[in-house]
Amino acid sequence: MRTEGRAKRLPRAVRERQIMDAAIDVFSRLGFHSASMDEISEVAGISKPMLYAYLGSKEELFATCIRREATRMMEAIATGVEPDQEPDVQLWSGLRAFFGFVGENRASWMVLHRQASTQGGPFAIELTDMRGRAVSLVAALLTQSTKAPATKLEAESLAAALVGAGESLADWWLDHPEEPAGVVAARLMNLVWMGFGDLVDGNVWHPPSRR
Amino acid sequence: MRTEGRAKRLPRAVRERQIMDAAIDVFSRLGFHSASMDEISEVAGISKPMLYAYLGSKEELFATCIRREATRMMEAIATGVEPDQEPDVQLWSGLRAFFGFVGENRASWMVLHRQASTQGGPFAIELTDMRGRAVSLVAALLTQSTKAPATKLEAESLAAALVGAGESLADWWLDHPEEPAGVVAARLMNLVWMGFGDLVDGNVWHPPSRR
DNA sequence: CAGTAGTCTTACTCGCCAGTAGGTACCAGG
DNA sequence: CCTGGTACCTACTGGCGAGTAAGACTACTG
Repeated sequence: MRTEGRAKRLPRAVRERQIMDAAIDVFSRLGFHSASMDEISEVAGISKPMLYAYLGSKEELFATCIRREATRMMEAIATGVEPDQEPDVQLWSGLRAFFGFVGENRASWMVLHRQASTQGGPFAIELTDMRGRAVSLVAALLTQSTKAPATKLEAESLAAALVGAGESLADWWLDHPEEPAGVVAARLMNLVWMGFGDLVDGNVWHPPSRR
Repeated sequence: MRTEGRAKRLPRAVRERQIMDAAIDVFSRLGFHSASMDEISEVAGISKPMLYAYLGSKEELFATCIRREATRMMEAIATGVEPDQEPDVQLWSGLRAFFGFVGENRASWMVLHRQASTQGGPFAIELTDMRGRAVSLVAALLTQSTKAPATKLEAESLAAALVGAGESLADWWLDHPEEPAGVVAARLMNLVWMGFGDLVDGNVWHPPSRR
C-alpha cells in the first residue's frame, strides 16, 4: 500500500546523521526559534516521532548540532597548527585553517556563530566553551611572545578582539564569496600582525618561506 | 510601574517613548522571538491594544526600535569624530565614542548587535545599512591614508574586520564590565594600528596630545 | 511459524502568543 | 447636557508548533 515513495528502513546511525544534517541546514536558514521540527523532519525525509525518538527534544537536537560542528571546527584548526613554530606562523596557519573550514561549511558556521550565540540556555555554554578555547589559544600565543601584554585581562581581550575580527570577516566573506579563502586569511593576518600603521606605510607581512 | 490602580492618561508621544524603552529592555533580555507583546506591554505599564494602536505589529515595533537605536549610535560616533584630523586620531575618536555609547546603552547594543543581525527580513536591512555606513566610514579612512590598500574590496574587507573586532570586543566587555571604556578602546586601537608584531616588540601607539 | 526488537507512520493534544472585538473612562467644544 | 474624539481596558480567537499516543510494518531469531 501507500505510494512508491515510502521511506526505506535504515539503521539508526544513518538516520541520525541525516537528521543532524537536515537540522543544520534548517537552523542555518531560519534560526533556532523559527525552525520547526516539522520542517527538519521533512528535509531529513523522515517523520517527526522518529526525530524525537532518536535525538530527543528540539533543544537537545540543537545542542547536539552545535557540539558536533564545534568539535569538527576546532579539530580542523588544531590539525592545521604546529605548536613548535614561531608565533606569527602559528597564527597564520590557524587563520588559514579557520577560513578553510568556514568556506567549506557555511551552514555549520552560521549555526555556530549567528544562531548559537544569540540563544540563551545550554547552547551559549557549548558555544562559549568553544569560543573560550579559541580565545585561550590565541591568548597563549600572545603571552608566549613575551614582552608585550602585561595582564591576563589584556591578553584575553586582545584575543577576543582578534577572534571577533575573524568571525566578522568570515561573515563578510559569506557576502563576497568570489574571494578565495587564502586571500581573506592573509588580509586579516596583515591587519592584526602589522596593523594599519604599517600597512599605510606599505609594510606587509609575509610568511618566512613561500611555498 | 503601576502605582495607582488605573494608568493615567498621557499623550501619545510619551506613551510611544515608554513603549520603545520597554521593548528594547525586553528584546535585549529575551530576544525577538521569545519576547512577547504581553510582557512588553506589561513592562511599559500599558495594555496590549494600546501597543498595537501606536506601534503596529511586533515586527514594526522591532524595526522601529532598531532604527531609533542605530540612529542614536551613529550620531554619537559622528559627533565624536572631526573629519580634518589625522587618520589615526579620527579612528581613535571613533573608537572612544563607540565604546562610550555601548557602555552607556548596553541594552540598545544587545538589540542592535545580537538580535537584529540574526533575524532575517526587514531587520537585517536596517542593521546592514547601519553597519554598512560604519564600514564605509572606516574604509574611507583607510583609502584616504593612501598607499596601502589597493582594491576597493581590500579596503572594505579590512574595514569589516575592524568593525567586527570592535563589535566582538564590545561583547567581551559586557562580560568584563570592571574595565573602563577608555582602556578597552585604547587596546583595540593598539591592536589595529600597531599590530601584534609591534606590540610584541613593546611598541605602543598613543595619541599625539593627551587631553 | 511465533516471538521480539527495532523502524516508521498517521493523527492527534495542548499551551502559548500575535492580533482583535467591543466596550469604558475622560476631556473637549458647542 | 450631548457629541465626538482620544486614551485605555478586559476578554476573547485563531493558528502554529512542540511533543505524544497508539499502532503498523519489517526483519531477524529460534
